[in-house]
Amino acid sequence: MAVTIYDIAREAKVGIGTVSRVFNDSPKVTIETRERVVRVAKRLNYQPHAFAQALARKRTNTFSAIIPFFTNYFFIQILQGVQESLISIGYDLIIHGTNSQEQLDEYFARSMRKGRVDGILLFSLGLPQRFADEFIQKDIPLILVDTFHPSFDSIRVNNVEGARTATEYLLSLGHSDIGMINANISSVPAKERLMSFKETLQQKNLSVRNDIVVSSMSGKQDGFNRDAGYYSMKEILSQKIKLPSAFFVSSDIQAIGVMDALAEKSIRVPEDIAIVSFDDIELANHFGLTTMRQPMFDMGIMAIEKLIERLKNPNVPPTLTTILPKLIVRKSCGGQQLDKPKLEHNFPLYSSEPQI
Amino acid sequence: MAVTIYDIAREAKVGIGTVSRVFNDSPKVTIETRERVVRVAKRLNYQPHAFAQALARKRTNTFSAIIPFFTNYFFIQILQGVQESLISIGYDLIIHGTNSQEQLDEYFARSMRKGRVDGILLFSLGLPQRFADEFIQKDIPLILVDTFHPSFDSIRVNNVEGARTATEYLLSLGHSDIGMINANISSVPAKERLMSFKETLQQKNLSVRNDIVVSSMSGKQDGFNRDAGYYSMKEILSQKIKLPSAFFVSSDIQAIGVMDALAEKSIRVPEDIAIVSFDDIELANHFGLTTMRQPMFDMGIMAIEKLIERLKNPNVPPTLTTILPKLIVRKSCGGQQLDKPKLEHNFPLYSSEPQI
DNA sequence: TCTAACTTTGAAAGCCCTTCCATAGAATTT
DNA sequence: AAATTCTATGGAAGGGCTTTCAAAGTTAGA
Repeated sequence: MAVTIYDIAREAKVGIGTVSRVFNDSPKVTIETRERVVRVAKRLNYQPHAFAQALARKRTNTFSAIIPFFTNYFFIQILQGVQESLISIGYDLIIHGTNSQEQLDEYFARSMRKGRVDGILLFSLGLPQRFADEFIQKDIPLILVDTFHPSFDSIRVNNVEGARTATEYLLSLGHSDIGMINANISSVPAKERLMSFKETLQQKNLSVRNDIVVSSMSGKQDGFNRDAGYYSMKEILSQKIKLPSAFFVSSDIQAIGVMDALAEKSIRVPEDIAIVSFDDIELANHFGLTTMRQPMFDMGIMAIEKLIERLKNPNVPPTLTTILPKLIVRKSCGGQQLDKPKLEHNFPLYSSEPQI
Repeated sequence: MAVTIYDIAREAKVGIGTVSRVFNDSPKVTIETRERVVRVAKRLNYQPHAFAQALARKRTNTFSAIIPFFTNYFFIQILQGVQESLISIGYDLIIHGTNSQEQLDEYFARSMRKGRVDGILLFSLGLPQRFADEFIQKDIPLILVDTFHPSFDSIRVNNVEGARTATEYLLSLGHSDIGMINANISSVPAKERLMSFKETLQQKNLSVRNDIVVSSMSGKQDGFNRDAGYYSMKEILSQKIKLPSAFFVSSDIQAIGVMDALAEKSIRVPEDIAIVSFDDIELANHFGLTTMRQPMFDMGIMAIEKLIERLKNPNVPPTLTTILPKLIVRKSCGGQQLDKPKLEHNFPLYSSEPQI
């Protein structure tokens, strides 16, 4: 059987309380006792039992993250930030990648189980009200990343500003006939980006051509993937309509699909068609995509900061942190290509303030 | 305070043992008692405390996976398989993505903490003997994926056969001057692929030109990434040497970098240079890469199967499962492009047998 | 009808910690 | 030297569950 504090107490001729105090760095232990205990513990190769600690402390040192897995790259990069913060504070992360609604329900249920995790990160997925109620009632800290609910802390990208910036950049290059390849509008970011795109055009008194503004329809996934972009573009190309001179695409990975479809018809980017997309995943650089950068790594760090903060102060009102995406100019619009330092993690403007 | 089995026992006028039995589907409860307990539990919105259960059952229902995060795509796809199996058996997965040796040590220590997890998956990382000893001594099930140690179950790809198949395919297309862009040879797969590549050439009495066989040198990472491929190729291009007619590249993601470097010099693939790589990540299809497919999703499924098996039978000798990678012909060698059904998960040949 | 053999049940013990409380002993004050 | 305060310590209680054990109740057999 495994060695417990009782074994150590016996061997070191002290009480179990003292052993526990030694391992919890309590100041109330003399240096001799402490050393004796430590020596015995080392000899017996003692390690505290994680779950017994969790039970006694009422704290698990574990968070969970609920993520739509299929939209890989964006989340992976956020998770890097999350991991980086967690390792330093000694927390573990349970990852729940969902591919369907049933899985989502299952994962919510698991994370809400009493004593399973100390807090939850929810990525990009809408939070159904019944779950929101349960989280509030059970008093489990929940941080929303790239999604929103008035009762919880959230970290969001300003999609409206981002889409406007992207669209205005295309306008500034002289394009006036602009299409959009969007993800599934059941997703909140997709809806916002589309809305803002249209609004920006209308403000300039440009009409929105519905034949070149398409949202992905594929039922199950959210449309933020390469194939959604590829097939949306193929769809447009198959109709014999006049192509616009530029497209705003709702994510980099879709833009890659779009470019593949264009390449099949020997349509060149940026010579024939300019493209701006969204995210700035690692591949965007390789593809020379001009895109709206979301600071994924930093969003991961911030999410954990917020969670820790919430753990300490459960009763402050929920906060909303908005991140302003930043235009990264590369060659997919033919604009000048700026120098891009490698591996930069500089923050964009952002503000964190209580909601009203 | 949260509701416990004591509350339910009191309300339902039964003992705590009975409540526990109801939730553990013990047959020794009359239908009336069972229903009464269930009704009360529902009314009080009872949920069992995960850690208390774990403590009493001596089972956590949690696994951990230790992964080199920086080589994204390959692992993400394995993890999809892992997740898929886990959800059905009610296990959670703690993911430990390592970026450095210190992190690795820390994660090993955490996973080995008594009672933290029921089993561990180690991906692609060498297992230092001191940790191996500790795993054995502590008797924690450990499954190695894409790596090897004689004392543990492992699931491996046959890199030697894979590299031979790739090389022979190039030879069969008439190439006789072939280079290799390899990852860091501190990684086992890289070492094996290189060795087999050289051997295959030598068996055909072809000489190995050391000026066009390069392994990534970047210290920290393992070289299975886009930049490693890109810079290795740039390095070759910067020397004024005769380019070969084909390259074997040790991973798809490196091949993408290689192609970028070639494109900068207007060298066409496959017209000027043919490329075969390794992995068949999702992007390989988009890039038309001819590559050696490793069935990542299935490897994830198999890893969990093995772990469950090991949990049931701790004392059977360690097994070694070898997977034969499969040549997927696309256009990067100019060979005919086969039809590729979408989303196929068909198994390659593989054999699972006790080691000697 | 009485005994034997089951079945169902309540409650204690155990899982391994943390924390609180009481006590013994040391240190300080008067 | 006596009284007071402090400090270090042992050990019980508690965290919420599972499991074992013994007792109570039920059914069947003779």
